[in-house]
Amino acid sequence: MEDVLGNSSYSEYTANNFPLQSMFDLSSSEDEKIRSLGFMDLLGVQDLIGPPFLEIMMAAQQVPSLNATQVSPTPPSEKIESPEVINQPATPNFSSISSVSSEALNDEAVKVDDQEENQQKTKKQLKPKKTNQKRQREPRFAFMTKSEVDHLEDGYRWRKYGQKAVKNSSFPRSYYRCTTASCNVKKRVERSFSDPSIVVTTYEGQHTHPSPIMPRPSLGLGSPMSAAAFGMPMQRTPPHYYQHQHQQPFTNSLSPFNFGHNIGSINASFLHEKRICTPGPGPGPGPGPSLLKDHGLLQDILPSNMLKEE
DNA sequence: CGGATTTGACCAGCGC
DNA sequence: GCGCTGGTCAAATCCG
Repeated sequence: MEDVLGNSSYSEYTANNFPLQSMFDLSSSEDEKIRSLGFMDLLGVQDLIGPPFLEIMMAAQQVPSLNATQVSPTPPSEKIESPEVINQPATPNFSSISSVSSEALNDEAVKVDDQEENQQKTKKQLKPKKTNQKRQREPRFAFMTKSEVDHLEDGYRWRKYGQKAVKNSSFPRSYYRCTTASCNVKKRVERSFSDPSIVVTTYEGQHTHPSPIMPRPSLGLGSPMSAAAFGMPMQRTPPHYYQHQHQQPFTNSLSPFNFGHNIGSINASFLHEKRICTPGPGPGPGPGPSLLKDHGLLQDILPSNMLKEE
């Protein structure tokens, strides 16, 4: 199933084909909105009054056609439109991508009840589980980060609740759950089999609360909270933390939002990246899934256009 | 002592 | 139906 991490194409991408710091799959309509708002503006706003940006992203995924396994590929023209991204190694030691898997598209309300109910049941009794339908899945948001640190700090507090060996990978996958009560967000962290320096983090669900960890002003960069609210790993922690953890300097584990010091370029690069991975306007009739090999989890992680590019 | 982590067991989904 | 695999639970253990 998720044998993609052992797939050679995966390593090729991470090693050779990722000029990007991060990428986001968004529907084109959201793309337009965000572009007009300005990404940091949007984040700043949502930090204060709005839902987590992740929620916005997820909302963008409430499009039936945007299935992770069926997402329509980005037209080549879109990629050609932003060549500067390809030639823009903003953070040479870091590469991260992200995309959304919309496995649970239209049943937000249902799934919450379901899960809570399920959890309550399973706590009392392991036996009685739902059998009338597939397990509800939150939208997933996965990205890769080149980092020595397995568990990237993202502003939220996580409790590890499991670890499993993964098929075709010598590295175990760790399962984390947000420690905040009533917050169902989970995340999986695993290392790439083919490139151990790459950490694949998959978020599932949306935070129902602001980040419990306040950003450090000294780190500047506009609103690290924003990335936190995003539920994305970020490098809030000063380098000594990583040294303490016997890790390499933090330059090796930058987050998708820690773009550097030039906020102006943050917007630009983010938008460019986003455009690169935008699956294109609507459910284009494109080649679709038929041309896509089964990349399993990689399809959650890699934009389909990149998968196709090989 | 309370919270976090570890780890073996259990369960569900899926392919054959 | 069976086996494999991913995901989760929960008791035991660790740690501050």
